[in-house]
Amino acid sequence: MQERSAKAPFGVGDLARAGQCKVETVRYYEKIGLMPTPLRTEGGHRVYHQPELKRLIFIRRSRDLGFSVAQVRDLLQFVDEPNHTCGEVKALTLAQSEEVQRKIDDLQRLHKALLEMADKCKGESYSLEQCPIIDALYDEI
Amino acid sequence: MQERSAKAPFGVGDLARAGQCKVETVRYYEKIGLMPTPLRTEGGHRVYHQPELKRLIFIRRSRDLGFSVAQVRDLLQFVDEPNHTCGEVKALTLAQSEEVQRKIDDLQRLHKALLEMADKCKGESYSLEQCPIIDALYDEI
DNA sequence: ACTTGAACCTGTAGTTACTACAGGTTTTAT
DNA sequence: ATAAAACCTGTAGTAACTACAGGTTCAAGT
Repeated sequence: MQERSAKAPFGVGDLARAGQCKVETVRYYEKIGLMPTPLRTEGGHRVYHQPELKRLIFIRRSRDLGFSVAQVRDLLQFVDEPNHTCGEVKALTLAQSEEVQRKIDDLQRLHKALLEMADKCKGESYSLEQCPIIDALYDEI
Repeated sequence: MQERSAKAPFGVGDLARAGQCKVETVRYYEKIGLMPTPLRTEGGHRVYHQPELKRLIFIRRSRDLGFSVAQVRDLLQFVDEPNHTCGEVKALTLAQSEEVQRKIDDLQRLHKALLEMADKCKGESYSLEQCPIIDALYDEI
């Protein structure tokens, strides 16, 4: 572990720890092209610096928030390629935000349905003969 | 297709259609033990009746509500075994609704962030040197 | 009765996004 | 110098299906 200098290079273990993922995940991201192929030590160990960590954190944050790897790839494209206009970036961002809103709507409907089911259930009966949740899922056809 | 009598037995295709899934999915559910091994015709075709359809619909509904197959297995246990309380079922449903709420919260934070980023961007510049969106995505760590 | 086409069968492989080894090498710390 | 930790590659496993391939059976029309 490097403590002294934040700028010192580090290995894949430290990168993974800082990026909140497994070492294997970093290598997987490298294989599918989300992370760059890093420099190596003479012995073949991967060596990373601050920019790669920033990139990994960005990937992880996006993934945690439900973006697919393909979508993360699109977002990273804007970081990687200089020949995009700000307008393109804005359009993609707005498209993403709409998709996120759709997901939110879906989940909210789901949440409502779950709560309504739970609400009907007193939860005390020792018999499942008339459990409203089971009924809702199983009998209401 | 059987139209005349709702009680007549039917094949896996009709079952899948009625359960809103693919034939392969039914066979998959059979393989992993969510659906029972059905009777067969002399030629080996699967034969189903009303109870199996109800079970499949139950499974599909639960899956649509975001329950994992493992959770559906737990729920089906409540259907299959008589010695469970309604409270158990309710607890599982509430746990699921909390998880859905957490996902909603995450996505709402993301949505806000995306809109804020898009808002800062005039979207006209042909240079990405100072695009506020890229800055927010990549540099604000 | 016969034919044809839809529906069915089994089994394997592909999908997404990782995760878990196995079996070996390098680095680091004592 | 040696031992442990970290690393390497490569393959296989996970969830929850989905998509074939290559063959058999069923049902309807003639």
